[in-house]
Amino acid sequence: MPRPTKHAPERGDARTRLLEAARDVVRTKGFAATTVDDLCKTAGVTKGAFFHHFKSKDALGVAVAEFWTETTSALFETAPYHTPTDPLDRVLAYIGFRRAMITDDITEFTCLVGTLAQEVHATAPEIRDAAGVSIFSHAETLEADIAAAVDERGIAPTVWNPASLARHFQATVQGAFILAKAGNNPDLARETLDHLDRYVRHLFGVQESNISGDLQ
Amino acid sequence: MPRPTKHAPERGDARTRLLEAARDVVRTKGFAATTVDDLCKTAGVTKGAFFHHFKSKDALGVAVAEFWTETTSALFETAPYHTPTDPLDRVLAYIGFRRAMITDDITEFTCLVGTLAQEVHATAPEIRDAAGVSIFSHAETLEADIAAAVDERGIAPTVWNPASLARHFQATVQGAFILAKAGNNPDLARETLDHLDRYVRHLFGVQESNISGDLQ
DNA sequence: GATAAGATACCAACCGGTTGGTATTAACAA
DNA sequence: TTGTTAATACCAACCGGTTGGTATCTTATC
Repeated sequence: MPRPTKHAPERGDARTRLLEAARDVVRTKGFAATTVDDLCKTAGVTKGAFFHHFKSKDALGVAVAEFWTETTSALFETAPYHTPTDPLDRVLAYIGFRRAMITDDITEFTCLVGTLAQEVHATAPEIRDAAGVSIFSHAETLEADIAAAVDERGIAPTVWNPASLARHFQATVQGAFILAKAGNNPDLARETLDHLDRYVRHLFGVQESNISGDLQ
Repeated sequence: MPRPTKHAPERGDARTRLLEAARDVVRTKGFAATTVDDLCKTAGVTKGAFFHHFKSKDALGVAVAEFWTETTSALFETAPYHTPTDPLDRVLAYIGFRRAMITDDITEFTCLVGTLAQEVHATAPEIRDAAGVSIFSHAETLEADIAAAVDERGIAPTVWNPASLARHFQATVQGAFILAKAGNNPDLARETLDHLDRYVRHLFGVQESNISGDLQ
């Protein structure tokens, strides 16, 4: 076990602490309104540490988007929605999982990279692209289950395809977050996920059901 | 006819010019990254004029959200999607209208108040609420057509209702914008509106169709 | 002792906002 | 018609605090 120093925040974790601070503060205030001093104060480090690990504020923006990609992909990989043997059940369980993640605290369940993409799409292409990778690589993890469900159910989608539907999932989730923020009410996010659930059941020709009982 | 002064920007329109500047610049850079000087330069007025018309930058934020509400409601009121006599056709034509508004320039077709709501939801409640009014009052204009379509088609929605579906429309549109920004590609927005079209046709039990031909 | 990690002190530019003033217009009285 | 008053609209210069970023130094680790 590494011998801790006398200082409360241990040496070597300043970068991670700054990324966690950025994740939380940016989701609350947005990227532009978040100052470097904000992040240093939240992380409990000084400016010298910040610019030692990130060459600029924009570089931190890219890094925190990549950090988000790593942490969320780990979260979704180990999430229980993968357990059903029926691929369509996994797809529906994904929606249930996203729905179950919605809590009372809006900043807690909303998406960092969605916020980033919207804010910097025209001014910081590197941050925007890092956010784009996060969203679209996550969408790709859904494609396999959707494609398997298409195969297993023997349906033949014409105008849509698994990749398109996976992206539509992400759009719906992002839109759900915006309505929750605009109305300051998480129920608005749940409501739109219920419509998504209904749409998917239609595409695969299964009965509607009250989804609030079988989350995950 | 009022005699124009010697100055190029005529007297009395500074407020409108500032609101138009805010609409354009905020959609590009976001609210926090937009400086008062930015707006003054774009509008061709001085800071004195700015603070004569708006008591603070936040007050401008509220005013530009209200300005957006006024201009967009005027746009949608006179839009051609109201012409079909069948209410469901009007609902589908609304989606087609939204789809037809998507151009190559992302900042041009995306939604100011969606951007505002996401950025300031936790830090500027007054701006957030003004953005919320804009989104939800627009959703309400859809409710009548959706309800009329429900009546006319004799369907009996149980878990969803016209108000909920109208909000889902807005969530889907907002989500479409975020994906277009994240992927820097307007096609991503069109794609998700096609899924919405398909969902609505399902809810009302009508055949799918290639919607790209009958926009508006 | 070399290198990475972090602290301290500092800076020039920029930010939202204020100040004190001027130009224009409308209302009204003489 | 002219003069007065008041209110609105706008301008140029300025202010103090904040911003992202840097230079320099100290400390820990291999």
